[in-house]
Amino acid sequence: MSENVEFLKTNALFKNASPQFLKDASAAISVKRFDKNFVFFINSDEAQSFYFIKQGWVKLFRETLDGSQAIVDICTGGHIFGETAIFENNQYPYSAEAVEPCEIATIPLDLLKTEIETNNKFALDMMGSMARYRRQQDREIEHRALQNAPQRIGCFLLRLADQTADGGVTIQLPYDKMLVASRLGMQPETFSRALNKLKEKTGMEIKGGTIKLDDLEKLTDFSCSACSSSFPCNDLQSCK
Amino acid sequence: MSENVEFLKTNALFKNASPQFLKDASAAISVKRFDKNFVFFINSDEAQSFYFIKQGWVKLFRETLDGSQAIVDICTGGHIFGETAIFENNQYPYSAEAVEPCEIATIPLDLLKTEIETNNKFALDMMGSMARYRRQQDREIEHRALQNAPQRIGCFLLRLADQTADGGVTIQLPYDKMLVASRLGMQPETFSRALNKLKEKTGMEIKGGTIKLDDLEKLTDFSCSACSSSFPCNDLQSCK
DNA sequence: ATTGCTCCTTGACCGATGTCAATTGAGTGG
DNA sequence: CCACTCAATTGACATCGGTCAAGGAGCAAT
Repeated sequence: MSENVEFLKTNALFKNASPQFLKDASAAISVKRFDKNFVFFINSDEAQSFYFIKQGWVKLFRETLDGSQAIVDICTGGHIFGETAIFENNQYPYSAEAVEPCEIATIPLDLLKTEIETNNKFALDMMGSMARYRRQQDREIEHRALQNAPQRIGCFLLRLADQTADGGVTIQLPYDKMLVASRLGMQPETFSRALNKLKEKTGMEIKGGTIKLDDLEKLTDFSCSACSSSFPCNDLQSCK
Repeated sequence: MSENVEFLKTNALFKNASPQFLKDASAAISVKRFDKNFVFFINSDEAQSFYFIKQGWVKLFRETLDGSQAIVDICTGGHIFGETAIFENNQYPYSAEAVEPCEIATIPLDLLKTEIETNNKFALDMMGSMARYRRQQDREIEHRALQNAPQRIGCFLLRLADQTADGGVTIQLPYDKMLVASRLGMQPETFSRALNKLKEKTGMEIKGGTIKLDDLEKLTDFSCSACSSSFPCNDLQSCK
């Protein structure tokens, strides 16, 4: 039995994957649906597989001794997670949990490891992917140091906004406000208040998870002054 | 004329460097002393070279439109910087400045690029290095979200502490307190006050940049409770 | 010793965010 | 339709960290 693995190509990382890798993956891959709150693995688990998201959202996080949770990333369709265990003595460096029902492909890490070791083009792509992630993390640190809560939310929204429309823009939050809050490193209460402040400043309309704004520039003026990249930011990727 | 490039081997990244790379590097490398405050390059400069630190400290940072500065990293002997430009369309993703007199080797980026593309072992080491950096960044984000100022300082000190001694420990700050503060994402005033609080809590003795502590455990108890890794942290690297 | 410099510390104050508690609102299952 | 649950909001308050301003400490040059 073998699965069609064409969907892997939706992630640029796999554009130079070798026929052998695709063949092996096709034989070894398992594609399944998972319920909300399903835990794929927890921090420091022994790693056998990495995961490719076909559908849905997955949160990556770590927990401290005293019970708090830090979000590492929140990923969706086309992204992979758990692959970094290759470089971490085969232990996952974070925990992973479905935040809504999702469809996930499970792939043996060994295949990825072999591909990296034998296919130089693939290795280069992998490095590119890691570099992109690094840029993202660097900016994340910068934002948390220099932007206040409303600005961070503004920046987050800008990444979601469809820039094609130069008139009004409609932004749809991809998941719970609670989750957006922790993604941005703030409490839900702070998020709620900060979003209100942002509304005052930019005249946006908020209804549930849907946000309408007629002048995108008001938002960039407000958020991007405390950032070292100028809008439009050239790296809109999440996860890898 | 050719330089001895053996010193590169002090960075694990170069342990599998090809003879050809070392030979080319030897011919193309330039080793020089730079004064404090020398600027190697600024964010988004066109990149020709990467840099290897033989001696001294270098800060990597980015600046926002409104003039604030975010420290990306602070590196010292054995570390390289500027190499990520390879993956950033040949533009440096941050600025770099000497924070004290240093001795730096300048090496053409092309050599590194060629080596990555042709020497698979080297590529793997490079990925390992990038992964290590990623882990560090992830934890940095976590710390800024979950630890308060005194805890962050404590964690920083623990990384500097020589664990061999199980009796008293002496820790020497590697550079100015002002710089430590910005490295930890806080104001100098906050740093000063937070260090005092840490002193109260753990009974450490502070004289200038030298800190003495007879019981390391007091420090770990205080700092590591708000962290997801347990002491001793397994990744004490800065930069790469 | 004096001057001037920079780093560092301290105090007073304020704004931003976290915390705790109460309330509202939306969605679900009976 | 009602009860239940959980997300989201709001208010009151505490805490933390940032800001501004004023010393003090260390150090180099004179």
